[in-house]
Amino acid sequence: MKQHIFLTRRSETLPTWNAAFPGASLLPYPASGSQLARPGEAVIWLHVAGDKPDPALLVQEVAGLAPGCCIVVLSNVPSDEEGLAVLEAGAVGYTNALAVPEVLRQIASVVENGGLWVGPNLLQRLIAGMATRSTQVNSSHLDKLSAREKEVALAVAGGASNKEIARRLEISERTVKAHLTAAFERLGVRDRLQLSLLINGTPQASSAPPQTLH
Amino acid sequence: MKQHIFLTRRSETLPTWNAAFPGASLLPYPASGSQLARPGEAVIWLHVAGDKPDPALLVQEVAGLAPGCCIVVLSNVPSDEEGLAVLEAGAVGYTNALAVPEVLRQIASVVENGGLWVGPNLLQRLIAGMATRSTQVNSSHLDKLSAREKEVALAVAGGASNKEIARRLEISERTVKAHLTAAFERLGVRDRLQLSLLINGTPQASSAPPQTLH
DNA sequence: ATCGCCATTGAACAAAAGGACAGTCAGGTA
DNA sequence: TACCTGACTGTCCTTTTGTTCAATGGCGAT
Repeated sequence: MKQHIFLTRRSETLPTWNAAFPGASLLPYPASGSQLARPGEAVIWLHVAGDKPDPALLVQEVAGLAPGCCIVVLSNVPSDEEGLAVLEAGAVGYTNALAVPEVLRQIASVVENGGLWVGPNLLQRLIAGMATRSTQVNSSHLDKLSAREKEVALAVAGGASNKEIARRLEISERTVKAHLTAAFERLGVRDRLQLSLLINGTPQASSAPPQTLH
Repeated sequence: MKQHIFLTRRSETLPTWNAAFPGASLLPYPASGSQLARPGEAVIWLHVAGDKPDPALLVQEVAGLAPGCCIVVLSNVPSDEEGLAVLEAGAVGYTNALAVPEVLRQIASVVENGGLWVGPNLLQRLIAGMATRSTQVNSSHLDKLSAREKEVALAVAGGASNKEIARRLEISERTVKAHLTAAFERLGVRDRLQLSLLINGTPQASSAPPQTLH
C-alpha cells in the first residue's frame, strides 16, 4: 500500500477521504518547489474546484513535484471535458470529490496496479466516439467502390434518402439499395450513417497517435 | 458478491478462473433460449477466441439471456478493435483470457459496483483519440438541446443505433426516440443522418435538398 | 400552488432501410 | 463460346427509424 496524499486548496479534509484512507496526509497545494513524495511511492489525490487554476496545468505541475507518482483528480464539479483534460495531462484517475470511500479505495487499488480509472459516463462517451472510427481508415475508401456505387455512396454521405437518390439518378429505389448494400459490404460498415462518417472523414482517427506509453 | 458464470466454447476451465472465483459456474455458450441467470444477479465472463462468432453479437445475445447482468469479455487474442466492439455492444469489461486471478478479481469488484473496466492501453487510445477531436464538434447547434438530448445526439453523430444508445444510457429505446425527435425538431433536420452532418460540421449544403415537407 | 420544461415510458402505427433470393442484360476476357 | 463482373430490377420479409397520442413524476419559477 502506497502513501496517500491529498492536495487541496482549502486545508480541510473531507470526511470521506479520512474514511477511505485514515493514514493519509493532507497538504495545501500550491506546494512550490519542494518535492512532495519519494518518486513513485505515493498516490496523489488532487482536489480541484472549478477552473480557476487550470486543472490540467495543475496536474502537470504536481507531476513535476512528485515524479512517478499516480495522480488522481477529485473534482467538485466533474465534467467530461475536465476529465478528458486532466487525463491527457497525465492524471491516472478522475472522479467526483464526493465519491464514497468504497469508490476511492477502488480507484486506489486500480491505479496502484498501473491502471487508469475513468468513470462510466466519460468512458462510455469515449467508446461511443471512438467505436466507429476504429475500423480500418484508409482515406481512399471510395476507390474500393464501382462508379455507380460511388455516386450512391456520395449522395448518402450528403444526407439524401434512398427515394431522393433514386429520383436523382433515375433508377429504382431497389437499385439504390443494391448499390448501398454492396458499398456497406466493401467498406465494412453496417449502415448509411457509418458510411457517411467514413466518407466524410469525420473519424480522422488515422491521425490519432498509437500511444504505447507506460 | 454476485454469482460468477463463465461462458466458453470448449468446456474447459482455465486454472486462473478457478483460482479467482472458486465457486463460479462453467457453461458452454451457445446457450439457446434459456435464461442464464436471475436478472442483475450475476457477472458473466464471456470467453471469446478469434472472431468466428462475432464477439459483439455474442455479447448482445448473452445480454438478452441475462438481462441486467454485467458481461465481461475474456479474449484469447485481445485487440483494441475487438475491445471497442464488445464494449460498444454492451459489455462492461474487456481483458485478456489469461489475466491473472488478481486482475480478474479487480475487474469483478469494479463492474459489480457499476463501473466499466478497460485496460490502460485501450483507455489511453480512447483518450488520445477523443482529446484531439472533442474540440471540433459543432457546439453552437448543440446549445439548442437539453443535456439529455445532447448526449443522445452526440451518440447518434458518432454512428450509434437507438438500441446501443439505450443500453449505454440505461434508458428505454422509446426514450431515445423521444429525445431524438425533439432534437430533430429543434435543429430543423429530418433524420439522424442529417443530424450527424450538422453536429459533425460536415459541409454538405450543395447536395442536400432543404426539404421542409412532411 | 400552478405552470412550464425536462426526462421518462407505453402502445400503436407508418415509413424507411436493409437483407435474402432470384433474375435480366451488356460488355469484356480466358 | 463460356465465364465473370457490374448495373439494374423484382418480390418477400425483417429490422430500424420516426411519429402520434397519452401519461407520470421531478424541479424550478412565478
